[in-house]
This record gives sequence, C-alpha cells and structure tokens, in this order.
Amino acid sequence: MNYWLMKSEPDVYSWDDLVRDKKTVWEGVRNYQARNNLKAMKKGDLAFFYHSNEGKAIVGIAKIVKEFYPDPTDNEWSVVDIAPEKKFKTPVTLAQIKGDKRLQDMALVRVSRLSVQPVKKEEFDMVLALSEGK
DNA sequence: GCCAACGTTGGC
DNA sequence: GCCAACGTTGGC
Repeated sequence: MNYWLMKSEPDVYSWDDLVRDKKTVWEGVRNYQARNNLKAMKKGDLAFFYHSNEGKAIVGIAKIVKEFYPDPTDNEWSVVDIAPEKKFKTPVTLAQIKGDKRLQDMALVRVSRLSVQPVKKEEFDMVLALSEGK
C-alpha cells in the first residue's frame, strides 16, 4: 500500500465537490513528475486531499479507485479515478506541518509546487494523528 | 500583488 | 548542450 498527496484549489475542485460527486477523474496533471506518481498509484492506495491557496490544509483522505489510464482529453497524459475515503475531523494546516520537526521531509514542504506527491507511511500516520488532535 | 522556486522553450 | 527568457504554481 502506498500513500500520496494530491493538491487541488478548492475554487476549482474542493473536497466537498468530491463528496458530492462520490468519485472523480483526477485530470489536468501536466507535469512529468506528477504524472509518474499517478502511474505508480495502485487501486486502494490512499491520498491526502490538500487544498491549496484557500485553506492551505489537508482536509481528508481520498482512495484510488481506478489506476491510471490515458487522459480522455489528451492521450499523452494520464488520469486516475479517486473517491472520498475519510474526512478529517480537523484539517491539518500547512503551518502545522511546517511547524512539526518530524514532517520537514514531506514533499509538501520540500517540493511545494509538485501537485501529486508520495507520502511516507510514517508521515501519513503522523498527519492522521494530528487530524485527530493527537 | 509580489516573488521564490521551479519547469519549459528556443536561440545559439 | 547551455542558458536566458518566459510561464506557472502557490505561499505570503
């Protein structure tokens, strides 16, 4: 099982949109590194859902429900399907993550521009604990 | 709105 | 293959 983090601007597509839609096609990735991460995703993997710009926080966990396939609008790129898995009781903000010594190696801190990032299991567990106020 | 940190493009 | 110019992302 692998863990990921996917960014979305809530103005464009928010966690609530995902909940409303039940599942969605994660499209629009136009960065090779992000695409490689999409291709490495397996069905059942979990991904943090991060709101960039407005919010700047991880708000929940999505599940990969369909592995990568060609972007219907542009065959050169890839998409995956995701569905909501769990909403965080309290969002974990970027400021919280940046303020936690144990999370300084997260791609979110180190390669902030990457829109689809791998997350280590320890990091995943720690952020999850933070969301539960631990 | 500004700017740092990239990624991409194109001239040489 | 290098690098300047430009575009984009995203935090502040």
